[in-house]
Amino acid sequence: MSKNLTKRSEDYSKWYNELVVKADLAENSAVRGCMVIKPYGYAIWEKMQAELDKKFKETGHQNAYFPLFVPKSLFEAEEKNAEGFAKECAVVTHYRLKTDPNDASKLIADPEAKLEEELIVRPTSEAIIWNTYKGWIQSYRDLPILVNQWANVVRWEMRTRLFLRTAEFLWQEGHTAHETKQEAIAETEQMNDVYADFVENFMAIPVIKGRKTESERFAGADDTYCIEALMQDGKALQAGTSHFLGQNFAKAFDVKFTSKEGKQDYVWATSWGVSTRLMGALIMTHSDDNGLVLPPNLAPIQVVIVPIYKGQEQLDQISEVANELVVALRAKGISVKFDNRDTHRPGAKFAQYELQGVPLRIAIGPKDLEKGTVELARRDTLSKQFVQRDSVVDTIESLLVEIQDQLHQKATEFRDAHITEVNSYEEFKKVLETKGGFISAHWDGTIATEQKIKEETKATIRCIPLDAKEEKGICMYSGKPSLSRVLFAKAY
RNA sequence: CGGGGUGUAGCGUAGCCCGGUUAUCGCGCCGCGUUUGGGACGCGGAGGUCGCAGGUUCGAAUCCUGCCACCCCGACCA
Repeated sequence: MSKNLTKRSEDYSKWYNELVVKADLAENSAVRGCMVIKPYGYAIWEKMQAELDKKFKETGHQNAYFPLFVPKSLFEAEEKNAEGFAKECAVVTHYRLKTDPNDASKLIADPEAKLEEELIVRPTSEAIIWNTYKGWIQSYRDLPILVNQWANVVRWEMRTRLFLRTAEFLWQEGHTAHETKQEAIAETEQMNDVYADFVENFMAIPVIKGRKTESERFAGADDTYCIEALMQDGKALQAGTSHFLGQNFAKAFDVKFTSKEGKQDYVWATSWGVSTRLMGALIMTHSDDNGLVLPPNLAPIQVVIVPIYKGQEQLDQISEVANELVVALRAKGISVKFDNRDTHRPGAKFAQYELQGVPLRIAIGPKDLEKGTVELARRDTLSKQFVQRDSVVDTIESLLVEIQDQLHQKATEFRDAHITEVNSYEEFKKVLETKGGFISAHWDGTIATEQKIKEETKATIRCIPLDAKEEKGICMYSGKPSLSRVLFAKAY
């Protein structure tokens, strides 16, 4: 990695531009930190959406949609949730503009049109949804409610970072209501597994499933499950979360049901979400200095064909071969683009598709016409081979599977090589500074210790892994007893 | 909000300290021609409120004052 481009997320801008434009309207700071997602980038998001949506349906969920605005009084209802998000809420105070009496070219919020009750632009939808669920639930017969919403949310962060922490982002949020605690916990775990499966197998990003510590938990949750990934620069990224909300929201919004036994009880809740942050994870996991590297499963274009020719006659001959290939590949369900633009030279096209991360590239030139071959190049390894034209479709079909696997394998090897077990705080600090990555260490289970370590090193407990084995030890910081190791890391 | 830095064409920049012709260069863009197996070349061309507002001066991108915006570091966070 010549310039360590993959070591610093800010430097990804080189190819972010292929996917996204950071809103930069100098005079209009109001949209600072929001993003414009370009068609190519959005196509990736759509593929992610489609796959997730399929998994949600398979697990019995349905999509619905709730309002963008949350009346402040509703938002306040669940105290912890409100407190957790209060510092980053956009607030609507007026519903009309009028011409500025002092400057006819300007508009001002009409003081006459001040809202009685301010509206919060949703930072998350628990409040508005639970207020709605109240009207949907009377009996155990109304349960469970298994609903997902695809939406945008706004969190007015002090500091934004493209993809990872934009002021507005796209996501899905699942909100479910259950009769029993056990059922809700099972749902929470199930959805965390759905995320892990999707991120690993579709995005080729290895993740660690775990639970958050009390201080890292979602505001208003009793328990937060998560999947944690490791980026190439050694920092951890929370890729998805699934929350067991207990009866907190049911109590806050007075959502009770009558059980089979005729008793009134509060319902049990979960919520879970993944966002466009996953696209940041994708970039920071697989990219190299030439640009994006997309796993075939979510590449909008899986194969691109670039003709190399002199003159119209040669282009016609090559086009004939290329078009046959297009038909044959599409018949196999492979997405393919024949780039016959005459306005760009082959070298420029090669560079562009590398930047865009297209997994396979076919080049066809006069030499290939003679020999009956095509040149097939892999984006992930940057290797090239000549393939006989009659076997190229089969080769591509198996290569796409192979690339998907190898990307996952490569990322997993990197991740595993960056999980370090330490037994002393000195060792911990040293590894954190020199190597980065996840550090597996004993912790006494107290918020105080966690806080101190965070203050001193900026590392946080990413999760308590679900598969952590029981292992008695002593906390590396306090020396108090510990029952198992947890994973620390510097995180985005 | 604290600490540091930067604003000159779509992007990246020189010039600023030490004021003085028509504001520099590269990429990109447009036209014509030649090219085409890894980001083509030649010639011609378009594109600028030098962040904004004042001030000093015969004269300001350059000096002074105020403001604004953005970037990095901290607190916050998916």
